[in-house]
Amino acid sequence: MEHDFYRILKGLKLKVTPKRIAIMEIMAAEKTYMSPDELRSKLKQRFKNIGLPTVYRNLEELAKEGVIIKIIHPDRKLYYFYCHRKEHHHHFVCVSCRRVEDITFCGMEEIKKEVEDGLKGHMVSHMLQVYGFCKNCLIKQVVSQ
Amino acid sequence: MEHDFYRILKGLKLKVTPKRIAIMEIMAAEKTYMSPDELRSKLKQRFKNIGLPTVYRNLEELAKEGVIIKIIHPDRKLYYFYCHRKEHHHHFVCVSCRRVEDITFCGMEEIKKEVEDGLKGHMVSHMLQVYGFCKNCLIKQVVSQ
DNA sequence: GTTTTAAATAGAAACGATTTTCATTTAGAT
DNA sequence: ATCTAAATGAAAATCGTTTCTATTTAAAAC
Repeated sequence: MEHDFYRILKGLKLKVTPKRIAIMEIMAAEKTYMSPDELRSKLKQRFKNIGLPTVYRNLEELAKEGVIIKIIHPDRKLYYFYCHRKEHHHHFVCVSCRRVEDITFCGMEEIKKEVEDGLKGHMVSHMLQVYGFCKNCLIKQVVSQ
Repeated sequence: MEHDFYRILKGLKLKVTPKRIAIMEIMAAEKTYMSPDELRSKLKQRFKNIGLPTVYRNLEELAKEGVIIKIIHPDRKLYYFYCHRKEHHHHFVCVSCRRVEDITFCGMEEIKKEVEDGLKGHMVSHMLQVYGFCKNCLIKQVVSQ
């Protein structure tokens, strides 16, 4: 696992620093999205002086390369999560526990068709975010009633 | 038209102030999304002391009621545009001129099915944003080459 | 039409997430 | 072991947005 991260950083021509490795480790192990500040709290256990700009810079670099995904939450803050899959897909975000799960289907072919045939425009990208309750949180809701 | 706005505000139990009417007029006439600050610039032509908090408050109130749509742009700033249609639909945003056009189709039924049957979760909402070049901007691109 | 009162507003100040600056440290090439 | 460009921490700056408070105004009550 450590070697994967090493290889990824080499591939991106980024220096292999202990902090970069730690950031990737923590992100990859976490199933929910994280704010830069939450990530820093976790990093502080290993590096007590780690600065927030370092966290922001690294998350942004990794996001630019698609190693992690940046999401812009309705609260307008940034969140990130590690992206294990490389194919095009979207995400389901649990509004309760913030767990992120993959969605395979995305009807973008039809929408692209509507944009290009109907509106005579050209679609270059899209962003889809699906919110709800995941399996675990549904169970908890039933139990707590 | 003025009477439509009057009726809408009455329906929302908001006081009918000249600034509210002006905000709705300007937003409804504009085919592109606008930042609060851009809207204030336009309002200043009529009300030279209008404050930015007033613009933010009014946009937020109207957005809460669905009269205008709030979008969270990838730049993390807020933008708004007037929503002429009331049925569920999504928007195509031209990345060049920022014109907003409606998209009728949205494959959410399939995605909802995937979330509920596949992930055993419960979907409560979604957000879809489609980016590209509109018809006019495609023409300009061709012309300028 | 006048009075009343609750909502709307302007202006100034506060807020807070993110970014920049700059001096210091460190990875990795020579 | 030395060198150089990249990475980092700390502090400060930035800037879109929100809060606070005193004043004004729409419109309900009289």
